[in-house]
Amino acid sequence: MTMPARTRNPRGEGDRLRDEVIEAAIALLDETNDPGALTLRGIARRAGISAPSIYAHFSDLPRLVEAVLARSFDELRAVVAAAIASEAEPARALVAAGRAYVEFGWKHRARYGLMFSATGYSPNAFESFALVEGAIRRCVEAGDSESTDPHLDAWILWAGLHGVATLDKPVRTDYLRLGPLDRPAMLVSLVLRLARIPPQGGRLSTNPPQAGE
Amino acid sequence: MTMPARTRNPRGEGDRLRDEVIEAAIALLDETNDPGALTLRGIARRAGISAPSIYAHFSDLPRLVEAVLARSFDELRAVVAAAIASEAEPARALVAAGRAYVEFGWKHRARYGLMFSATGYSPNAFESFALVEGAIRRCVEAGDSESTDPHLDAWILWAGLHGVATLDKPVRTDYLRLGPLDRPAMLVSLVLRLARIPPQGGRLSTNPPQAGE
DNA sequence: TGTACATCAGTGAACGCGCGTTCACTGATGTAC
DNA sequence: TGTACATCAGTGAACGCGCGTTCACTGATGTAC
Repeated sequence: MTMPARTRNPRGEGDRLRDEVIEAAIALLDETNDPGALTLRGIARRAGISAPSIYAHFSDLPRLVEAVLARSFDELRAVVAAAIASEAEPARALVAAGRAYVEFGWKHRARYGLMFSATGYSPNAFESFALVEGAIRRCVEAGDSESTDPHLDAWILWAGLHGVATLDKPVRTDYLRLGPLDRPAMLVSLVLRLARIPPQGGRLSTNPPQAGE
Repeated sequence: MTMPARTRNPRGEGDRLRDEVIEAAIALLDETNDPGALTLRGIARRAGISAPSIYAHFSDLPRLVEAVLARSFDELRAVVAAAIASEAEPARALVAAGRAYVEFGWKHRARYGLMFSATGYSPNAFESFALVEGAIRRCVEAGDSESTDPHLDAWILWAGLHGVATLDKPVRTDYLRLGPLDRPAMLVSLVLRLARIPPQGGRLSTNPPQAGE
């Protein structure tokens, strides 16, 4: 590092660096898609600071990773919440939530993987699950879903979404008769079936999801 | 290592060590459940040999890991095939396949995670998927499933199974109203819904899955 | 039957590397008098 | 207004470690004559 020493933060705003470090770690993960790239020295390089500077803000690497995951769960909750808010009709909102969820996983592969492979979940890990559960409940209230146990069904659906979200790689096409796997269509079917929203309601199947893949 | 030099393999059977190395790697993964534990030196230690000995059988670490994953996919295919063979009735066979699949994931957490996080899948990675697809087809033929596209539905189900399989950790119970999450029941619901096997058929719901958790 | 030798399944020491972490420091900036 | 000083946001060098990989070797064993 022959860098000419970064322009440092003014007095009293040293905490800015804390955010910069977390953002550097996230950028590193999202760009390399390699969880192994998440090293203290690598994060410091990416943030343009020296490695020891990190210790002013995080007592050690695991704490830094913890902060990265907490922020990531926040981000996930935010995109799911925005998707739900974007649709007035309950069943459409649920599908949008599912789509937002799995798209987060596809887009931030290594980060999403890390979020769910850590030994302990962040305190805010289940906020997006709670949003999905709420979306199912509104479907039941609107008569769109036949679920008799929205909480259990939210768990089942969440597991399914988690599966689709981690199905991130383009699967070898030669195995498929389908041409490239139509993941968006697959996702809609999965959400409707697991949330027990019968197709006869029909409101959703007439509007196919936007193309993907 | 003050080990008194391992009793070595007789002439012409040096390839035995190749298997021992793969088995040591698998044991290491399954016992630590830490993908980071899968190092060349660690595997050598576990196998009771010196690190350079590995190079007689694998040109480098990635090749060794490749061999471990190929063998793991074989194992997965075997347990799924055995589960299917254990049930005569198609719908029961499909549920058994799903159960065998996710139990493999729960039991061999780090290994299963590695199998699906590697940059390229093993050539035999989709053999267990093909078994699931076959099981769905037999359900359709027997009139148990309403699926009109067993191939696509196999993908959807496979994604769901993958999600449940990676839902390996005991989730924080305080969030649940259910007591410990009833994963086996959850699994049965997921399989039946995604494979489009209506509960009215009734043959399955009368025999609850064996207890778990 | 005896013996020289090639083969083969390994070993031990060493290398350079990137890692997390520690330590003593530096130098700009706001504050007290 | 000037100046001494404490504060604070960082830095650079160094540590010990485990890693993947290389290299020259060793010593038991089967084979050729």
